[in-house]
Amino acid sequence: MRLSQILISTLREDPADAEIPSHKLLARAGLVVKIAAGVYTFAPLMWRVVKKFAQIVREELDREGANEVMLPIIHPKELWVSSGRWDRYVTDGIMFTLKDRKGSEMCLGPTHEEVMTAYVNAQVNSYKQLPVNCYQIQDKFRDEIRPRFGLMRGREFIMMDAYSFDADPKGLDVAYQKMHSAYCRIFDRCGLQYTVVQADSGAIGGAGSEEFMVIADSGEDAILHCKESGYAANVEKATSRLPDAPPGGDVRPLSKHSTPDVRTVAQLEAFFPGWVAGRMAKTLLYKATWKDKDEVVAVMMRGDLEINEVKLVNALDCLAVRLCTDEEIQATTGAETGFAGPVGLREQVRLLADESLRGRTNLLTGCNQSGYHCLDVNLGRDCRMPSFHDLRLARAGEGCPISGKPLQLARGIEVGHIFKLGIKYSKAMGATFMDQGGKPVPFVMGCYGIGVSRTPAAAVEQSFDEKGIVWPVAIAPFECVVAMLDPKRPEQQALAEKLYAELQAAGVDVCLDDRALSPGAKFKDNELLGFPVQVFVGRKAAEGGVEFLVRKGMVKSECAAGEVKAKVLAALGR
RNA sequence: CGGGCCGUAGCGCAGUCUGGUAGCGCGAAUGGUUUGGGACCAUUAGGUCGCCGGUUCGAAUCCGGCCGGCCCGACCA
Repeated sequence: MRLSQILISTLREDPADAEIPSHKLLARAGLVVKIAAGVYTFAPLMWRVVKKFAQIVREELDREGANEVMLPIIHPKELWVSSGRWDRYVTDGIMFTLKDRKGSEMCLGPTHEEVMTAYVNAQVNSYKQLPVNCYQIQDKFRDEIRPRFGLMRGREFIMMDAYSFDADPKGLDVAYQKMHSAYCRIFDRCGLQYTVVQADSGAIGGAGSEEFMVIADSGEDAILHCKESGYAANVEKATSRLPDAPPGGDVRPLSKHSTPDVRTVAQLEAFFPGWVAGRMAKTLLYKATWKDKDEVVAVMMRGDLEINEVKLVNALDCLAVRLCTDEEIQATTGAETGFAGPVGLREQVRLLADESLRGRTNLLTGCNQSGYHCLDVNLGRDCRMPSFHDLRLARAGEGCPISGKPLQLARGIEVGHIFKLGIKYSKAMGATFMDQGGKPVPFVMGCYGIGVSRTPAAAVEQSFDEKGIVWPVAIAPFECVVAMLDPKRPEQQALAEKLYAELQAAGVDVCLDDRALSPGAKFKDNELLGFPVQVFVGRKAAEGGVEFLVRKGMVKSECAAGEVKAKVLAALGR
């Protein structure tokens, strides 16, 4: 390919609306162009990147026996009603919906469990046809609350989504493991530095769930990990060894104390010398939302620890939680914010507590009376016994659950997610096959996603310098560029053409920069665009000399034209 | 949806406080000179200052409403 024939428009300045490096660089290189918030055009060179990545995904999935299909973008409402997700997605506003000329409601697919399940259900009738794994690479549409960071969180984006169908959970385990290895090969081939972390399976449900995270400062997810044991988990899911707290000692009688204007754990520590946070139990009130109701619940946590709201949602099996407002707290407890507690809490209010409080004696808590706290509270004696759950937010520095070594915090970009769905969708949608006994049984499903437009952005986030993008070889728009610095000089043109042809013949994905730009502009442009290997044919062309640049690390050298092929192949690792 | 900020030429911005002929840099076009780090000179094109309404002799500028965008938060198969 000749760059003179490709639409390339680089910018000298960063676009005003870009924040993180990958967004700035992709926009400045003219690789992506925004058309609306979270909606982008992919320029020719960027489309080559996406296609290369998609091809890697295909090759590795096909190797595991998955089938590529193409599903519709437009889905009928009925399909989503059948899985029970229409109302939720519409209420959350995440789904783009539309009506056809007859007034029938449709949506633009935000994900494809329904369509794929319906498809496979129609085709597969017998256990003899299982297992099946189908995937597609296609645009997805989500009306994100806040699109941001360019391709990282768009409203239209490209995703690979795969769905496995098995006869039983054992089959699912096999399918899941195959996808796990395929994913590792995919991200390895792209040269990405990534971590596989345990993840919350969230609203989609199911047993196991792991996320593939590209480590980057701009990542939207927080990860806790331990080098020693290899433990790694999304903070939403992570656990740690419970930090020590002083024992409460033998059970003592309850006492109530005036604590005017003392509302927080820190203030209580100052007010009651000797009562450290670890001996307190704070009580937070949450408004929890279920499909059919809202309810205020009280959640107790040891004073020195924090609540993980994702775990709380899971414990309550609700759709969402949020902290109560001051008014709601007043209405529920009869006291101002800062004095809620288990003692004297109305019977109707459900009471949960973190495992860290199990068996603890002589706690300091609120008692639902403004200006008062209680000392030596004992759960079950002075108040109801709460139901205990793991509700604690694991924090960096706390002990790894496996090795006990301090957990490290990192930020990650989620580029892949694999789930064991089980029979959640197949059961809801009545998607079944005949088992050996001739009885209809729901498919045991897994679902697997890779952010196909997000991953290249994540690659840039992990690989750039002050000059621009440094593409990994596997997904670079071209592996190599041969640039003639002055196309008007016949000897430069001839030599560049010769090298270009030679590299093409050697199987290198090479382009020829024959654009009518000044040498300086050409250097800058190619550095910004980030081709891994760059060959410049300039003033030494007459003597058969060229310059050679390995973009990663900006390693420059000169060599004779005859050595170019060998040097390029070596730089590309062949 | 809450908090903060921004919409002026293709891009980046000044001008808005204090109302009075719409500017700068980059980019684009034409001609010429150039060709090793985003070249130089000359000429040119390009804007109903986001939209609607109000105040005023007069509005990019003041007031009100709406739309769009960015950041923080909540949210996120």
